[in-house]
Amino acid sequence: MSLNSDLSNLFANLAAIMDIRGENPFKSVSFSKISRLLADLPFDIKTAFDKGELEDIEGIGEHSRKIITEYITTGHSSDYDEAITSIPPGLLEVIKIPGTGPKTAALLWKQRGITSIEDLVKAIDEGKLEGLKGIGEKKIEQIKSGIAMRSQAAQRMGIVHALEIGQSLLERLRKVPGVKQAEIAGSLRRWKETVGDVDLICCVEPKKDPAEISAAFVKFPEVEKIQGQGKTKASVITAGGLQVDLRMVPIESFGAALMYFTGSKDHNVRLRGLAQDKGYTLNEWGLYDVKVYDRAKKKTAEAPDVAPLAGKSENEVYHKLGLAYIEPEIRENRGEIEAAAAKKLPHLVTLADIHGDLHSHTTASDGHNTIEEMAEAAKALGYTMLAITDHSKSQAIANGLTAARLLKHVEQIHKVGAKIKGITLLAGCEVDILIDGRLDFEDDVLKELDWIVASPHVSLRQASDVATIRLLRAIDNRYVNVIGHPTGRLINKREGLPLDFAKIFKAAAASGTALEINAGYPRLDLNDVNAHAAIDAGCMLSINTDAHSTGEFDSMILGISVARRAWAEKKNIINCMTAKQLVEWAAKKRG
DNA sequence: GCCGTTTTCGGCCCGACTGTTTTCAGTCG
Repeated sequence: MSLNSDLSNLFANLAAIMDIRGENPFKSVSFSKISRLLADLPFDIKTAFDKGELEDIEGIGEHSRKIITEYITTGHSSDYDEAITSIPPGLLEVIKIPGTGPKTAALLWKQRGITSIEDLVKAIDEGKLEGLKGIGEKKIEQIKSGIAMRSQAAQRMGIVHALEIGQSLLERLRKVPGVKQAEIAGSLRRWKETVGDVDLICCVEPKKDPAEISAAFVKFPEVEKIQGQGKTKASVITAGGLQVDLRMVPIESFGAALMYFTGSKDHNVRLRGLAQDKGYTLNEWGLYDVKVYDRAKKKTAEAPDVAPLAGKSENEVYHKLGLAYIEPEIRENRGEIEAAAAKKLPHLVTLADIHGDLHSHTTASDGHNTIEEMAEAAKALGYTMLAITDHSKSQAIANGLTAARLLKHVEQIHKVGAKIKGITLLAGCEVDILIDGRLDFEDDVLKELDWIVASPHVSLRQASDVATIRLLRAIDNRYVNVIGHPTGRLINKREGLPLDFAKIFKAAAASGTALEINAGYPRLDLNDVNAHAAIDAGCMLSINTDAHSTGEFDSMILGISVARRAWAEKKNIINCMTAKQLVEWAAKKRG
């Protein structure tokens, strides 16, 4: 899928170049949208091109279609080649400096001949920025610290770490006198796998001055640097380099502000357009009748002095717009607004729907707890089933089991299962999918097991066609119930196998093989977009923690969040079956 | 540049904060 990301980058750069050149901003917005669209596309853009379906993709118009077509057929784009030579390419890095945008970059270039970050550093050192219109002492300081912070901010933070920081700040915020209600918003509330910053929102008791809350917030011990601090907003950088934004609103605006700050951007833009169509206007203060709103007195950082149609709760705002309430996880403008209007939103799966974990390890291979300990811990979580799936022999580094050890282990699992009441233990194995798609054990061993997860662990840089055939072979095996972490990707570390997902999904759906959403961070594999496409293709999914200790069962919530972002309902997830149903489901494939 | 059941032209979401300014441009979310 690197073609998608190559093109996504190309359009992002085109947009940035247009901004620097000062062209019509709506044009660059269009290209930015296409860039995001391509990054999240659940299929290879070349597939759409081959089928002549580029025209069906909303947001991609005639000009962009030409660019994409040329890039696919020739490997380059003449529009892009022309654009990139029209500005010094180093400016694309300059605009990534926080606080420095396209206008400033253009000014630096045209007035001082600065074409790269190195030039900029040198110019600052030599005092060459003096006398530039709009660039004062403070702005220069801002640029300097922006350059220093740039590398830290370059990588988005993983959800696990961000949640930790966000929750600790939230708890602290809730204890500040005058704070009536506080919530996490932003991409963290939408449970995106990585976040660029953390957004907090709170409403303030009527008599309290929000500036006092903001002043308390910037003094929290986690705060290393204050970016900005106003009457309704404060922005800080924590010790780990994570940006945290706080927004304060009166209670009447809490829902509208929570909505606005939760995003996503594309979701908000759609909502505001919808409001417009109805003669309303929507902002973080509330939903207003546009005629009333235009007459209102408005001061920066204060609610308008007219009553909103809605604003206290998100529910209220959605309903007033003619929509059902939309869960934060699916607010991505991927069809949820249309579904909400038609009252056809999915009933998203919840943690309470999960009856068991179907991929876990014990001390028999590389886990830290015994069969008994894992079973008791699963039972304590309210699970009624657990699959024990230790590694197969190729995973020598993980103390993988030989066939003989495995068969003894199976016996042991059954023995423990008979002893512990209230939970069904499935004796299984996480079998390696070898590089050519053969499995690490022959069928005569596999047939002795209750449950088989087959996973790729090595050779994760194969070409797409080779990798796809490899997984298709595993799916084809009658004993394989689940394909574990299908791509092998690691967030921020490893891309994973470039599979032809359409083929994989088709085969998995037809054969009755579930695909895993591995809930362990940094796997979260399948990701939200691919899991969504899998459901559309009729696949069953399995959400598993791959726990190597009893504590790791807790990461199920992360897997649930991926499934929810993928629009998954109970009926799409095999972990929501009872143990009896699950065994029958597996038996069907064995035939 | 993209889009369209009022439209093939004319609109495109909306506001806070900062810095450098006396009324606003730039950046960000």
